[in-house]
Amino acid sequence: MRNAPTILHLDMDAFFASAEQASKPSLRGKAVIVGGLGPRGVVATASYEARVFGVHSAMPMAQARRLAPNAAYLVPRFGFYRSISEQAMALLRALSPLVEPLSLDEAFVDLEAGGAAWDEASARLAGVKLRADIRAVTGLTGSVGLAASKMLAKIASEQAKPDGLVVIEPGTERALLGPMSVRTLPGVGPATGDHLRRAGIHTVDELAEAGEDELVRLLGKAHGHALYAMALARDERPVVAERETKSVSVEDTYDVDIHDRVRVGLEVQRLADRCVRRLRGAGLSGRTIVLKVRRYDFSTLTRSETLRGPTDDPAVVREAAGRLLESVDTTGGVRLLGVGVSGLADYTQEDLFAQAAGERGAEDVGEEGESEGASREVEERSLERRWVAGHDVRHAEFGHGWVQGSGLGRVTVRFETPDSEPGRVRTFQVDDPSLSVAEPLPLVPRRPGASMDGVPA
DNA sequence: TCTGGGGTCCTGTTTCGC
DNA sequence: TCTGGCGAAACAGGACCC
Repeated sequence: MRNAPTILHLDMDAFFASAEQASKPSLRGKAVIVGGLGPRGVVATASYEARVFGVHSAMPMAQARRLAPNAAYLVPRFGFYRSISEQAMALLRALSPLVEPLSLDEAFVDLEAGGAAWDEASARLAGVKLRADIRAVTGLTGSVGLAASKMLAKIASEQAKPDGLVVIEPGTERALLGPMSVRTLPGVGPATGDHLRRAGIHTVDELAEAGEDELVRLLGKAHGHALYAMALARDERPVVAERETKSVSVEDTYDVDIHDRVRVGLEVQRLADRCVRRLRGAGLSGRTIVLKVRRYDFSTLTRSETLRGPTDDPAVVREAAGRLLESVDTTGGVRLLGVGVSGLADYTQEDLFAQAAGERGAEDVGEEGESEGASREVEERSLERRWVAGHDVRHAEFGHGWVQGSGLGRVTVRFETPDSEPGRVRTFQVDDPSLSVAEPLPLVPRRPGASMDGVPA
């Protein structure tokens, strides 16, 4: 382990919810909950105001609504969050080429590798400046952890939240970690936590006292060794910039369980098509097709089949997924279906069967994006569905706003922008011609002369 | 209370080819 | 020809992460 806290972990605070609050002045200071709005949705992010009510991520939406009935509920806008994320990641890459994104709102940076820091003082300085830059460029706050390893940098940023910076000084790691819950360590979730608790191990100190052999006996080889090292604050994992994709998958949870076997089959075909579209979009093909089925009782099973060579042919993937479905008992109903492809090759090379199947008809998927099934869906979709709650719109007379809700032939819009005062609400007919869908506005007004990628000069 | 969607990694077992 | 052993790959399931 290095002897200076030059590994940085950035964690944007309540990212999705903060982005929505920055975009919609009327939501600032209020409980905002972002997640799936259907009957089986879960919370993706709750604003700090919403956390006061006990709402947290991964909680079922139904429960969140009971706890915080007056919160604003929004569906995630990943495209919008991605654009903000890219601004933040660009700031990180200005510090070092060794940036490892973990998700849209989190990343590790090896400051030493970039020459951005070499000791505690310079690391702290870089962290302070980064937080200021992120605020200036994205309009949002992020928390920074600095330590001599990834694990500790991440624990530090967790302690820094919200809107803070924490440095763990080399030499103090074990004393800091010792009294903490085993659940603090990465890789210890509910199952491992229970397992350890039943063995009388609650804290990191107790984990270290248990000894390596005991942990291996308890948790298996890989997990046992890894956890013992973590308990001693030993973590030599390097920051890795580019990691290649190992699988591509899509899945849907249905609002109500599907019982009709024919319908199950059709859904699997649709998912196979969607999966292939994503696969092709990434310029990949794969050998192993995986079908995932979650039944009415939440029991989950997977079935997989490996082809002789990689494919990105929708007909081949559909066929394989269909075959796999035949080996699954779906009586009782299914709540989720998924199709995935793994064993990826970064070149697209059809195997012979793929070509044969492709020539046998199988109208192609992709290219113009949505094919027949989807366009029928568009026709059937009521006009109200065009106005998705939370999404931006533009009105010829009143300007930029966002959909607060729609129904009964009407749509309610709040007219405000990231740099306006909280705006007022107006209601229109859903087919009002002066109303159109709009792109989200940048959270920070673009200064003339600012560089393209948003990095301040 | 009733549990998303997209991934990664690990483990135990079975299958396959030599 | 049959059998055994072995390692790699395939397969299924589960934990974990954001």
